[in-house]
Amino acid sequence: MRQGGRIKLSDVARDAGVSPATVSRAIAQPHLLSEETLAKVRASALRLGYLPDGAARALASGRSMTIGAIVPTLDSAIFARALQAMQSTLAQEGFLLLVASHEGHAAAEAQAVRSLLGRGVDGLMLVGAERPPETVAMLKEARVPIVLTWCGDGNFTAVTIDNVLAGRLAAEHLIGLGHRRIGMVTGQLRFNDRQRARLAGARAALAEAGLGLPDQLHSEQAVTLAGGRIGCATLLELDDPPTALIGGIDLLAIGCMEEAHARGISVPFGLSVVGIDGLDMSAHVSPSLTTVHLPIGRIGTLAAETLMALVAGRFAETTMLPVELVVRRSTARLD
Amino acid sequence: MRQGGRIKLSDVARDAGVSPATVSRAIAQPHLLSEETLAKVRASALRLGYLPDGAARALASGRSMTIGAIVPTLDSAIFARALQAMQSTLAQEGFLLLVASHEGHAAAEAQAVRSLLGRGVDGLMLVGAERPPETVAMLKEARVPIVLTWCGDGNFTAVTIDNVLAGRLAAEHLIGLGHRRIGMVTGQLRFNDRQRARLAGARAALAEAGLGLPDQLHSEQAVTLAGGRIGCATLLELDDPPTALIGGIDLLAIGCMEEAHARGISVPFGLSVVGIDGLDMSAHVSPSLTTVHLPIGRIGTLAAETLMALVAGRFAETTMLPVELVVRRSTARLD
DNA sequence: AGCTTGAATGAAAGCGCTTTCAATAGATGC
DNA sequence: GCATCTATTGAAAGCGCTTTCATTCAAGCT
Repeated sequence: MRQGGRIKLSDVARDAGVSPATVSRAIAQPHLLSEETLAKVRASALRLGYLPDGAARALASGRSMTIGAIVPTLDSAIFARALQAMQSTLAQEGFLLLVASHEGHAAAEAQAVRSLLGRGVDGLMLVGAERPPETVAMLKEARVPIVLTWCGDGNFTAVTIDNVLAGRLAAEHLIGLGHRRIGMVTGQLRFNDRQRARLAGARAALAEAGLGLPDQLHSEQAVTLAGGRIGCATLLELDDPPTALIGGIDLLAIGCMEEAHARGISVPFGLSVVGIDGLDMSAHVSPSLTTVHLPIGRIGTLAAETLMALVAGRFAETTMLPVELVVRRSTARLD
Repeated sequence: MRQGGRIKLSDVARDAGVSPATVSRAIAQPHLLSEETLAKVRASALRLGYLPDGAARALASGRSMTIGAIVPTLDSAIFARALQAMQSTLAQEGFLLLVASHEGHAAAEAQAVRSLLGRGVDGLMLVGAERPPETVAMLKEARVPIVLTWCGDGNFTAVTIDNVLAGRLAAEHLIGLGHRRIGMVTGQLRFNDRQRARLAGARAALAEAGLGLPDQLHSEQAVTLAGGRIGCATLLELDDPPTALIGGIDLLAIGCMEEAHARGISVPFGLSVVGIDGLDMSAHVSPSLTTVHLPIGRIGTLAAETLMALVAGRFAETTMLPVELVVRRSTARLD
């Protein structure tokens, strides 16, 4: 029950003295019209303040010019940046972003997928490749392109980074500095393949160096500063505490530094800390955080571009973006 | 041109042996059906994997179950948090969030308004009350509820905070600590009534104390850490530098502290710094930042609730949320 | 001149759903 | 016992747009 009064396509058509079909073409395929007609239609549309009805266009054309994105949370510097990059890339082509978050719950993600698919998004971006088979099935049956980000798998096109390598780089940096007891604080491992991969990468590097990362040197925490503090405290209170810590994300690493600080332990001289992410903030904390920099904005931009290419029927393949260790002041050679 | 194969309402109807109208009711107004029919329809829908077409529903019913939000950028702890709160509140009632950002450009905002309204959002959230008259006109003509956030005006329902008071509280705190030369670093004032209001609040408080905030003690910068550093540097290099600084947002205040640190000036003993926002981060920087805490998550939640109430035809009025000074370690009495 | 071709436009059939409006059938009231 | 309700269901008319398919007309060829 649209309220009366809204100008519709047929009003413009009448005003311009052409058929509705012509007005429709003026909007979507202007090259099909003569300049004269086009000008006439545009003038009418402008004068009447015509705004096409998206629902009707979507229904008639099967395209909604809308891309869906489902992330764990918007309230995170990382996902916020990726979404901002996506949004602005999409906007250039007239697409809009429909967002949903699942806050770490697989069921909420499934619900979001259903919702977004039902809303007729033209493409869908998700984070990570791990999800229940029912959700995967739903995505596979979807008649729209799906793009995974951060982690991919064989099932869908993806824009990924090498999380295993990220973990490895962090660990190798510390090993190279002479550390022998290295701990790691990660976020929840469940329903988070990014964190698992980073842990696995660190483990592998440590194992190759003959060191290993026993379970007691790994602490799984909420991905907040407070989580980092708790994780750090847990590991520092071991009988034989680590001399260096890896944070599964920068936020955790920063929490670790804070806890060390609170305990009067110097970073980097009493404890080396390295993060993974490369948040802006990390360059600005004190001491500045050594971290494995991930091209977060690029993930968003590329995800958007990939999705738009796929929507347009063009080809697009899975991409893996490079990660890079950025050495700053939070790590030092073990004396 | 929907690809073939997707199950539609009429398929379910046929399968369940009822009319399409009945299936439609089973989805939207189940109380109108007998339990028996309802069960039959639900079983068919489930078995066939029926997913209603959002565009068609929107077109037929005039409701899209979608709320639009236009923020300056998603890539900001503040707006990200507000949007996350909105999103999760909306999701509880089955609404989805369509987001757009304007990155400080009024024209981009107008474009976003047009886009979102065209997409048939059921309601629209915007930040601040300042915008070109054409945009305001477009919003007033819109047949959907509009809710402003952070700052409001008489034209639309709003969920606001007292930005003037926030500026005032920051200034009064510093005045109370004996500071006499107080500077302020704000973000761009143009197309940002929040920053202007905070500056005005600080100015008023300073004026009342007989101090004033001359233009040279105000620096307008990009809202980034780097902006904060530059602003701080600018003010500290004055012949008669301030002994205390107010950051228009926490990020700027943190940038100020960093710059002071880099110059070997102690915060708070060589320079007091107070922010406005109450970011999580601010409690965790060193020294922890004294700031005027704003209930950002609450803004998002309330904006969502207000919008949903209005969409449902219920009454909702403009709200002003309280702000509160949180004293931490970045401010000290002037010796 | 007669025919083909291409460009520009219009007519009309939906896209998949919601929602009056009617119809039917028991149930209720006097 | 008959009119009046009330609860269920169905029929059918769109919602506002896109998109074949046809049509028209003028230009280009032989």
